[in-house]
Amino acid sequence: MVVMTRWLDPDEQRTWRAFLTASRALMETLDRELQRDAGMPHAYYEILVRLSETPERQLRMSELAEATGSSRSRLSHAAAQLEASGWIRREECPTDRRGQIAVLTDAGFAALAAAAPGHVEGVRRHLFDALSPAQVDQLRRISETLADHLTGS
Amino acid sequence: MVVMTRWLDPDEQRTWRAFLTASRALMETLDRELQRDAGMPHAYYEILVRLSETPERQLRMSELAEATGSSRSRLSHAAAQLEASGWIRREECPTDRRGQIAVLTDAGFAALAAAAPGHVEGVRRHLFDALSPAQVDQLRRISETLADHLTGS
DNA sequence: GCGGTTTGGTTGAGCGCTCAACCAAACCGG
DNA sequence: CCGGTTTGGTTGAGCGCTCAACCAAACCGC
Repeated sequence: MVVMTRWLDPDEQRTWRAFLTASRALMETLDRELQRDAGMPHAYYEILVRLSETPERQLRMSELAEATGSSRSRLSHAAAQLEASGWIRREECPTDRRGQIAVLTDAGFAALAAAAPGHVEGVRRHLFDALSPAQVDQLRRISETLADHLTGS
Repeated sequence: MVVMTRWLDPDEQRTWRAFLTASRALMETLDRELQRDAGMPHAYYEILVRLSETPERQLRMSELAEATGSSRSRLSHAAAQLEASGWIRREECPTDRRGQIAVLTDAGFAALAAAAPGHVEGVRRHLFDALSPAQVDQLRRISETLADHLTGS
Protein backbone atom coordinates (compact mmCIF):
# COMPACT_ATOMS: atom_id res chain seq x y z
CA MET A 1 0.00 0.00 0.00
CA VAL A 2 1.11 3.50 -0.76
CA VAL A 3 2.20 5.33 2.37
CA MET A 4 0.16 8.45 3.05
CA THR A 5 2.01 11.72 3.27
CA ARG A 6 2.59 12.76 6.84
CA TRP A 7 1.53 16.38 6.38
CA LEU A 8 2.70 19.09 8.72
CA ASP A 9 0.29 20.10 11.45
CA PRO A 10 -0.29 23.85 12.01
CA ASP A 11 2.40 24.07 14.69
CA GLU A 12 4.95 22.35 12.50
CA GLN A 13 4.01 24.60 9.58
CA ARG A 14 4.55 27.63 11.74
CA THR A 15 7.88 26.32 12.93
CA TRP A 16 9.06 25.45 9.46
CA ARG A 17 8.10 28.81 8.00
CA ALA A 18 9.61 30.74 10.85
CA PHE A 19 12.81 28.81 10.45
CA LEU A 20 12.86 29.43 6.71
CA THR A 21 12.23 33.13 7.15
CA ALA A 22 14.75 33.56 9.92
CA SER A 23 17.60 31.58 8.47
CA ARG A 24 17.18 33.10 5.05
CA ALA A 25 16.97 36.62 6.42
CA LEU A 26 20.00 36.04 8.62
CA MET A 27 22.16 34.66 5.87
CA GLU A 28 21.09 37.27 3.37
CA THR A 29 21.77 40.07 5.80
CA LEU A 30 25.22 38.79 6.70
CA ASP A 31 26.08 38.06 3.10
CA ARG A 32 25.05 41.53 2.03
CA GLU A 33 27.00 43.18 4.84
CA LEU A 34 30.10 41.21 3.99
CA GLN A 35 29.77 41.96 0.31
CA ARG A 36 29.30 45.66 1.00
CA ASP A 37 32.01 46.07 3.63
CA ALA A 38 34.62 43.60 2.48
CA GLY A 39 33.82 42.90 -1.15
CA MET A 40 33.45 39.16 -0.66
CA PRO A 41 30.55 36.76 -0.33
CA HIS A 42 30.16 34.83 2.87
CA ALA A 43 31.27 31.57 1.27
CA TYR A 44 34.62 33.11 0.36
CA TYR A 45 35.02 34.57 3.82
CA GLU A 46 34.59 31.12 5.29
CA ILE A 47 37.26 29.70 3.04
CA LEU A 48 39.73 32.34 4.19
CA VAL A 49 38.78 31.69 7.82
CA ARG A 50 39.42 27.97 7.54
CA LEU A 51 42.77 28.51 5.91
CA SER A 52 43.77 31.07 8.52
CA GLU A 53 43.08 28.60 11.31
CA THR A 54 45.63 26.04 10.22
CA PRO A 55 49.23 26.34 11.44
CA GLU A 56 50.62 26.82 7.95
CA ARG A 57 47.59 28.69 6.64
CA GLN A 58 47.08 26.03 4.03
CA LEU A 59 44.84 23.07 3.36
CA ARG A 60 44.32 20.46 0.71
CA MET A 61 41.47 21.39 -1.60
CA SER A 62 39.45 18.38 -0.53
CA GLU A 63 39.93 19.11 3.16
CA LEU A 64 38.98 22.70 2.56
CA ALA A 65 35.84 21.60 0.76
CA GLU A 66 34.96 19.33 3.65
CA ALA A 67 35.65 22.03 6.22
CA THR A 68 33.50 24.61 4.49
CA GLY A 69 30.73 22.16 3.66
CA SER A 70 31.20 22.83 -0.01
CA SER A 71 31.23 20.63 -3.08
CA ARG A 72 34.58 20.15 -4.78
CA SER A 73 33.22 21.94 -7.80
CA ARG A 74 32.09 24.94 -5.80
CA LEU A 75 35.41 25.17 -4.08
CA SER A 76 37.26 24.89 -7.35
CA HIS A 77 35.35 27.81 -8.82
CA ALA A 78 35.73 29.81 -5.62
CA ALA A 79 39.45 29.09 -5.46
CA ALA A 80 39.86 30.37 -9.00
CA GLN A 81 38.25 33.64 -7.95
CA LEU A 82 40.19 33.91 -4.71
CA GLU A 83 43.40 33.24 -6.60
CA ALA A 84 42.54 35.93 -9.12
CA SER A 85 42.00 38.32 -6.20
CA GLY A 86 45.42 37.37 -4.87
CA TRP A 87 43.98 36.09 -1.60
CA ILE A 88 45.07 32.51 -2.00
CA ARG A 89 47.45 30.62 -4.23
CA ARG A 90 47.38 26.98 -5.25
CA GLU A 91 50.44 24.79 -4.96
CA GLU A 92 51.09 21.25 -6.00
CA CYS A 93 51.01 18.64 -3.29
CA PRO A 94 54.39 16.93 -2.84
CA THR A 95 52.93 13.63 -1.57
CA ASP A 96 50.05 13.23 -4.01
CA ARG A 97 50.53 14.46 -7.51
CA ARG A 98 46.79 14.76 -8.04
CA GLY A 99 46.51 17.08 -5.11
CA GLN A 100 46.40 20.83 -4.84
CA ILE A 101 47.09 22.85 -1.73
CA ALA A 102 45.33 26.13 -1.17
CA VAL A 103 47.56 28.62 0.62
CA LEU A 104 46.33 31.84 2.21
CA THR A 105 48.48 34.72 1.00
CA ASP A 106 49.46 37.69 3.12
CA ALA A 107 47.03 39.78 1.13
CA GLY A 108 44.35 37.20 1.84
CA PHE A 109 45.11 37.27 5.54
CA ALA A 110 44.98 41.06 5.50
CA ALA A 111 41.62 41.01 3.69
CA LEU A 112 40.31 38.58 6.29
CA ALA A 113 41.64 40.68 9.16
CA ALA A 114 39.90 43.69 7.69
CA ALA A 115 36.62 41.88 7.18
CA ALA A 116 36.41 39.92 10.41
CA PRO A 117 35.51 42.56 13.02
CA GLY A 118 32.57 43.86 11.03
CA HIS A 119 31.32 40.41 10.22
CA VAL A 120 31.61 39.11 13.76
CA GLU A 121 29.80 42.18 14.96
CA GLY A 122 27.06 41.37 12.47
CA VAL A 123 26.74 37.80 13.69
CA ARG A 124 26.52 39.08 17.24
CA ARG A 125 23.97 41.76 16.46
CA HIS A 126 21.74 39.69 14.24
CA LEU A 127 21.97 36.37 16.05
CA PHE A 128 23.34 36.28 19.58
CA ASP A 129 22.03 39.61 20.79
CA ALA A 130 18.50 38.56 19.89
CA LEU A 131 18.57 35.34 21.89
CA SER A 132 18.77 34.49 25.58
CA PRO A 133 21.72 32.39 26.75
CA ALA A 134 19.36 29.45 27.15
CA GLN A 135 18.18 29.86 23.58
CA VAL A 136 21.73 30.00 22.29
CA ASP A 137 22.35 26.72 24.03
CA GLN A 138 19.18 25.23 22.59
CA LEU A 139 20.14 26.41 19.14
CA ARG A 140 23.53 24.79 19.44
CA ARG A 141 22.05 21.44 20.41
CA ILE A 142 19.40 21.61 17.72
CA SER A 143 21.91 22.56 15.06
CA GLU A 144 24.37 19.87 16.06
CA THR A 145 21.61 17.28 16.03
CA LEU A 146 20.45 18.38 12.61
CA ALA A 147 23.95 18.53 11.20
CA ASP A 148 24.64 15.01 12.45
CA HIS A 149 21.38 13.77 11.06
CA LEU A 150 21.95 15.36 7.66
CA THR A 151 25.57 14.56 7.07
CA GLY A 152 25.46 11.16 8.69
CA SER A 153 22.79 9.66 6.44
CA MET B 1 37.26 55.71 21.30
CA VAL B 2 36.93 52.92 18.81
CA VAL B 3 34.74 50.14 20.16
CA MET B 4 36.56 46.82 20.40
CA THR B 5 35.12 43.93 18.49
CA ARG B 6 33.08 41.66 20.70
CA TRP B 7 34.59 38.41 19.44
CA LEU B 8 32.75 35.14 19.73
CA ASP B 9 33.71 32.92 22.63
CA PRO B 10 34.33 29.21 21.90
CA ASP B 11 30.74 28.27 22.74
CA GLU B 12 29.36 30.92 20.47
CA GLN B 13 31.72 29.88 17.71
CA ARG B 14 30.56 26.32 18.05
CA THR B 15 26.93 27.39 17.97
CA TRP B 16 27.40 29.62 14.98
CA ARG B 17 29.24 27.00 12.96
CA ALA B 18 26.78 24.28 13.83
CA PHE B 19 23.95 26.54 12.79
CA LEU B 20 25.68 27.38 9.53
CA THR B 21 26.39 23.75 8.75
CA ALA B 22 22.93 22.54 9.66
CA SER B 23 20.88 25.20 7.95
CA ARG B 24 22.98 25.06 4.82
CA ALA B 25 22.86 21.28 4.66
CA LEU B 26 19.13 21.27 5.27
CA MET B 27 18.35 23.82 2.60
CA GLU B 28 20.68 22.25 0.07
CA THR B 29 19.22 18.82 0.65
CA LEU B 30 15.64 19.98 0.28
CA ASP B 31 16.47 22.11 -2.73
CA ARG B 32 18.20 19.23 -4.43
CA GLU B 33 15.35 16.83 -3.70
CA LEU B 34 12.80 19.28 -5.04
CA GLN B 35 14.86 19.93 -8.13
CA ARG B 36 15.32 16.26 -8.77
CA ASP B 37 11.75 15.12 -8.06
CA ALA B 38 9.72 18.09 -9.22
CA GLY B 39 12.01 20.04 -11.51
CA MET B 40 11.77 23.26 -9.53
CA PRO B 41 13.96 25.06 -7.03
CA HIS B 42 12.66 25.57 -3.53
CA ALA B 43 12.08 29.27 -4.08
CA TYR B 44 9.70 28.54 -6.92
CA TYR B 45 7.89 25.93 -4.90
CA GLU B 46 7.28 28.49 -2.20
CA ILE B 47 5.80 30.91 -4.69
CA LEU B 48 3.35 28.29 -5.90
CA VAL B 49 2.47 27.41 -2.30
CA ARG B 50 1.67 31.00 -1.40
CA LEU B 51 -0.50 31.46 -4.43
CA SER B 52 -2.32 28.20 -3.78
CA GLU B 53 -3.23 29.34 -0.28
CA THR B 54 -5.22 32.38 -1.34
CA PRO B 55 -8.95 31.98 -2.10
CA GLU B 56 -8.54 33.00 -5.72
CA ARG B 57 -5.07 31.49 -6.12
CA GLN B 58 -3.69 34.88 -6.98
CA LEU B 59 -1.67 37.62 -5.37
CA ARG B 60 -0.26 40.99 -6.26
CA MET B 61 3.42 40.73 -7.18
CA SER B 62 4.42 42.90 -4.24
CA GLU B 63 2.38 40.87 -1.76
CA LEU B 64 3.83 37.69 -3.18
CA ALA B 65 7.32 39.10 -2.80
CA GLU B 66 6.55 40.00 0.79
CA ALA B 67 5.02 36.59 1.52
CA THR B 68 7.96 34.67 0.14
CA GLY B 69 10.57 36.96 1.67
CA SER B 70 11.90 37.80 -1.75
CA SER B 71 13.05 40.99 -3.39
CA ARG B 72 10.84 42.40 -6.11
CA SER B 73 13.60 41.77 -8.58
CA ARG B 74 13.97 38.15 -7.62
CA LEU B 75 10.25 37.61 -7.83
CA SER B 76 10.10 39.29 -11.20
CA HIS B 77 12.74 36.98 -12.62
CA ALA B 78 11.12 33.96 -10.99
CA ALA B 79 7.69 34.93 -12.29
CA ALA B 80 9.08 35.14 -15.80
CA GLN B 81 10.34 31.58 -15.46
CA LEU B 82 7.16 30.28 -13.86
CA GLU B 83 5.11 31.93 -16.58
CA ALA B 84 7.30 30.34 -19.24
CA SER B 85 6.66 26.98 -17.56
CA GLY B 86 2.94 27.67 -17.70
CA TRP B 87 2.58 27.45 -13.92
CA ILE B 88 1.46 31.02 -13.37
CA ARG B 89 0.21 33.84 -15.54
CA ARG B 90 0.39 37.56 -14.92
CA GLU B 91 -2.66 39.77 -15.25
CA GLU B 92 -3.09 43.51 -15.06
CA CYS B 93 -4.48 44.88 -11.84
CA PRO B 94 -7.83 46.61 -12.38
CA THR B 95 -7.46 49.01 -9.43
CA ASP B 96 -3.82 50.04 -9.94
CA ARG B 97 -2.54 50.28 -13.43
CA ARG B 98 1.05 49.83 -12.27
CA GLY B 99 0.15 46.53 -10.65
CA GLN B 100 0.49 42.96 -11.80
CA ILE B 101 -1.36 40.00 -10.40
CA ALA B 102 0.26 36.59 -10.40
CA VAL B 103 -2.31 33.83 -10.93
CA LEU B 104 -1.63 30.15 -10.32
CA THR B 105 -2.72 28.17 -13.38
CA ASP B 106 -4.27 24.73 -13.24
CA ALA B 107 -1.00 23.33 -14.52
CA GLY B 108 0.79 25.17 -11.74
CA PHE B 109 -1.57 23.77 -9.15
CA ALA B 110 -1.06 20.30 -10.57
CA ALA B 111 2.72 20.70 -10.47
CA LEU B 112 2.46 21.81 -6.86
CA ALA B 113 0.19 18.92 -5.96
CA ALA B 114 2.68 16.53 -7.51
CA ALA B 115 5.64 18.09 -5.72
CA ALA B 116 4.15 18.63 -2.27
CA PRO B 117 4.03 15.13 -0.78
CA GLY B 118 7.65 14.39 -1.54
CA HIS B 119 8.81 17.75 -0.30
CA VAL B 120 6.79 17.62 2.92
CA GLU B 121 8.15 14.16 3.53
CA GLY B 122 11.63 15.59 3.09
CA VAL B 123 11.00 18.37 5.59
CA ARG B 124 9.71 15.84 8.07
CA ARG B 125 12.56 13.41 7.59
CA HIS B 126 15.36 15.95 7.59
CA LEU B 127 14.02 18.33 10.20
CA PHE B 128 11.18 17.19 12.45
CA ASP B 129 12.10 13.54 12.75
CA ALA B 130 15.53 14.50 14.03
CA LEU B 131 14.26 16.72 16.85
CA SER B 132 12.33 16.10 20.05
CA PRO B 133 8.97 17.86 20.44
CA ALA B 134 10.58 20.19 22.95
CA GLN B 135 13.31 21.06 20.48
CA VAL B 136 10.76 21.77 17.78
CA ASP B 137 9.10 24.17 20.15
CA GLN B 138 12.42 25.80 21.00
CA LEU B 139 13.27 26.11 17.34
CA ARG B 140 9.96 27.82 16.66
CA ARG B 141 10.50 30.40 19.39
CA ILE B 142 14.09 31.01 18.36
CA SER B 143 13.18 31.39 14.72
CA GLU B 144 10.30 33.72 15.43
CA THR B 145 12.49 35.84 17.65
CA LEU B 146 15.20 36.03 15.01
CA ALA B 147 12.76 36.77 12.24
CA ASP B 148 11.24 39.60 14.25
CA HIS B 149 14.64 40.96 15.11
CA LEU B 150 15.84 40.86 11.52
CA THR B 151 12.83 42.18 9.69
CA GLY B 152 11.87 44.67 12.35
CA SER B 153 15.09 46.67 12.27
C1' DG C 1 52.83 -5.15 -12.61
C1' DC C 2 48.53 -4.72 -15.19
C1' DG C 3 43.61 -3.41 -15.82
C1' DG C 4 39.71 -1.68 -13.39
C1' DT C 5 38.07 1.26 -9.93
C1' DT C 6 38.32 5.05 -6.85
C1' DT C 7 39.96 9.57 -5.53
C1' DG C 8 41.26 14.57 -6.32
C1' DG C 9 40.29 18.17 -8.79
C1' DT C 10 38.81 21.07 -12.89
C1' DT C 11 35.78 22.68 -16.49
C1' DG C 12 31.74 24.70 -18.96
C1' DA C 13 26.97 25.20 -19.67
C1' DG C 14 22.94 26.74 -17.57
C1' DC C 15 20.45 28.95 -14.05
C1' DG C 16 18.86 31.80 -10.08
C1' DC C 17 20.11 35.76 -7.58
C1' DT C 18 21.88 40.58 -6.60
C1' DC C 19 22.42 45.17 -7.62
C1' DA C 20 21.61 49.28 -9.91
C1' DA C 21 19.23 51.58 -13.37
C1' DC C 22 15.09 52.40 -15.22
C1' DC C 23 10.01 53.42 -16.43
C1' DA C 24 5.23 54.35 -15.56
C1' DA C 25 1.55 55.18 -12.61
C1' DA C 26 -0.02 57.03 -8.21
C1' DC C 27 0.32 60.17 -4.52
C1' DC C 28 0.84 64.62 -2.34
C1' DG C 29 1.93 69.41 -0.79
C1' DG C 30 1.53 74.16 -2.12
C1' DC D 1 -3.78 71.21 -10.87
C1' DC D 2 1.23 70.68 -11.31
C1' DG D 3 5.99 69.24 -10.11
C1' DG D 4 8.38 66.22 -7.01
C1' DT D 5 8.40 62.05 -4.58
C1' DT D 6 7.05 57.42 -3.70
C1' DT D 7 5.40 52.95 -5.14
C1' DG D 8 5.12 48.78 -8.28
C1' DG D 9 7.43 46.31 -11.20
C1' DT D 10 10.91 45.07 -14.91
C1' DT D 11 15.40 44.65 -16.99
C1' DG D 12 20.30 43.35 -17.92
C1' DA D 13 24.88 42.68 -16.48
C1' DG D 14 27.60 40.08 -13.53
C1' DC D 15 28.42 36.45 -10.42
C1' DG D 16 28.26 32.17 -7.60
C1' DC D 17 26.41 27.70 -7.69
C1' DT D 18 24.88 23.08 -9.56
C1' DC D 19 25.31 19.30 -12.40
C1' DA D 20 27.49 16.32 -15.43
C1' DA D 21 31.39 15.28 -17.97
C1' DC D 22 35.98 14.84 -17.86
C1' DC D 23 41.16 13.90 -16.90
C1' DA D 24 45.08 12.25 -14.32
C1' DA D 25 47.05 10.00 -10.58
C1' DA D 26 46.60 6.55 -7.01
C1' DC D 27 44.93 2.28 -5.34
C1' DC D 28 43.82 -2.59 -5.46
C1' DG D 29 43.06 -7.48 -6.59
C1' DC D 30 44.86 -11.12 -9.11
